[in-house]
Amino acid sequence: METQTAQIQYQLITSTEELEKIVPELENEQTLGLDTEGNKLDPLTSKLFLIQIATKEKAFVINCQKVDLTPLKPVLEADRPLKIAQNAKFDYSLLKAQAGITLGAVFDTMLAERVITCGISREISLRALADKYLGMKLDKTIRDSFTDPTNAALHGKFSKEQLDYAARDALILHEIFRKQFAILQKEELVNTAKLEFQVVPVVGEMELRGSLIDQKKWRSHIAELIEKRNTINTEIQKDLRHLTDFSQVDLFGNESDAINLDSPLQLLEAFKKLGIPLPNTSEATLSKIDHPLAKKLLEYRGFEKMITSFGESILEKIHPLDNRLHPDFLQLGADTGRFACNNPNLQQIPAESGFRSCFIASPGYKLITADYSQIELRIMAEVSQDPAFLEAFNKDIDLHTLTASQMFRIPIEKVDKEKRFQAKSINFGLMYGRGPTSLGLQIGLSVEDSKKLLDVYFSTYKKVKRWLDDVGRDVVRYGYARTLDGRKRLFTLPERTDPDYQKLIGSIERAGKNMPIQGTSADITKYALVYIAEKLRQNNLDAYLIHTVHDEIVTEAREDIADDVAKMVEEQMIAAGQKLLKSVPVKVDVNISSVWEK
DNA sequence: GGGCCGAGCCAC
DNA sequence: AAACGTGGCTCGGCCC
Repeated sequence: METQTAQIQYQLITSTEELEKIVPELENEQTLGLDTEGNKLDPLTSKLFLIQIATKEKAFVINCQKVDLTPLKPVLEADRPLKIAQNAKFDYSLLKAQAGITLGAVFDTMLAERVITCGISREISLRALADKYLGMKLDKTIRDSFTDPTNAALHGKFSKEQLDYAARDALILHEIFRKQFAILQKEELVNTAKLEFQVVPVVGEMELRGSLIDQKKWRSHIAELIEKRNTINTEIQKDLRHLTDFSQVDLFGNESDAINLDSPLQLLEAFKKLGIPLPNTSEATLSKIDHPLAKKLLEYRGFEKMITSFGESILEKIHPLDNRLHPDFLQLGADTGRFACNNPNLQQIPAESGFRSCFIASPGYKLITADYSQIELRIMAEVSQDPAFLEAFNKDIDLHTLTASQMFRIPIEKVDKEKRFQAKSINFGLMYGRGPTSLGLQIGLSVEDSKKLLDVYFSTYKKVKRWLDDVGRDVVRYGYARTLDGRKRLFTLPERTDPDYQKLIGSIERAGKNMPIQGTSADITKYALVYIAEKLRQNNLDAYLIHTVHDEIVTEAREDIADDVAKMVEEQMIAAGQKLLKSVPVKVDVNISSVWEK
């Protein structure tokens, strides 16, 4: 450990001439370790301090404030050599925003580790990888010195510790890559890793472009909701006043709320005083009891959620530089392979109620919102090869109506809303491993009747049942499940002696059955993002991917080419779907508008 | 005052 | 009350 710094071989590059001299050497390599240092996490405003490039033998630390980076551009942008980086999205964005370099061909050690250990570990920091693969204990404390505003690095001056640290992070990547790649091959995960690496620049671009939001419209929508929430709050407080011995009055003589409606504890207390003891204040509990307070409370909560989660807090994230939102897309956020998103999470913006229409196209542009039609059920048809499912999609018959008709043995024309709803509930519930209890609850049947209905369903769709049973059995036997593209999710199987054994197994079976469905959908969306980005680049189109929500992709395109881009997006999404789905057609719904809407 | 966790609820 | 999969955000409440 103490000899760590002594072993670091690197050359500091402080002039363009020096840089020009080393470029041919870099171009001859198969792989390069790559890292960058800046003073902020935000690529739009961070300074680019250093680019560290390592061959297997030595590192070059380039002082970006003293060097013209032009000679370096080709080697970083080319398909070869392969650039190994930890969290390559960060380097991609920083290089793009601050140096105009479009990083090409990456192997991301962080994503590789996510792919390898998906489901059983989230230890993907460089520190963790160095420990795991090299038995090396990294000291990352020096990193903080780069973000220190008094740092001399702002003037192009770096301490030996800073340079050692920077060089080391690039040097160790080769050995981590070598070991990870061997695992990826052995586990047949090269395919998945490659897809993830191709998604990196797409996500980088998506974040850099960001989304435009109509602040005035957003605020007026929130104001309406606040008004409604306050009205209900006042009502509830009035209803409950008799429960408290005194009303609380603050220094200014204002009455404060007698109870905090956001506190489950206080609510339980209030219900108790009303003679209604409750186990909890969940939506399920409150919706069952017939009391005006419960009703009003649920209404209050709806507004409260909208206001706190989607109100001013989202506007606070607007970037001052371009007035746009630049969320953090986590391309491997979920263990199924799905994206997650934060700061802010644009994947949970309420679908209705006037929120989404506040997301607008830039002046002179249009938003193209494209989403896969029933992609998860199509995947279910593909993996199960159930003839009835396949037929529905191949003949373009409404699946839920067909299901109802077959289950209840009535002609398609005789299927009413209720029966279609019941069939739809089962179709969707299957993918989540839903049981008769919760199913019955949703469609208004007793547990027994709901059980019977499931029996009828499975006797009609025998291959669906067989597929679900097979996956459930295999995930518990082997400890993993895969998507159609080979993506793997591992499960930690409980000990037989575990008191919760059955419960845990049940949960793993459900998650295991869901993985091939949800995960294949994620694979497809990722291929689509890659395909679309490639077309945009090839044709140098004035159009940009800005958002994705699991089975949906939003593109911002200049008005005069929006129709063509929309057509291309649809084609590429379908192509991505048909890459994995061979027995069912893939359908995509596309909408062109000045706002985000389906 | 920050970290952590559960409850509750938004998305697909 | 309850066996419906994947996430993130906000809050209250508890801890140090």
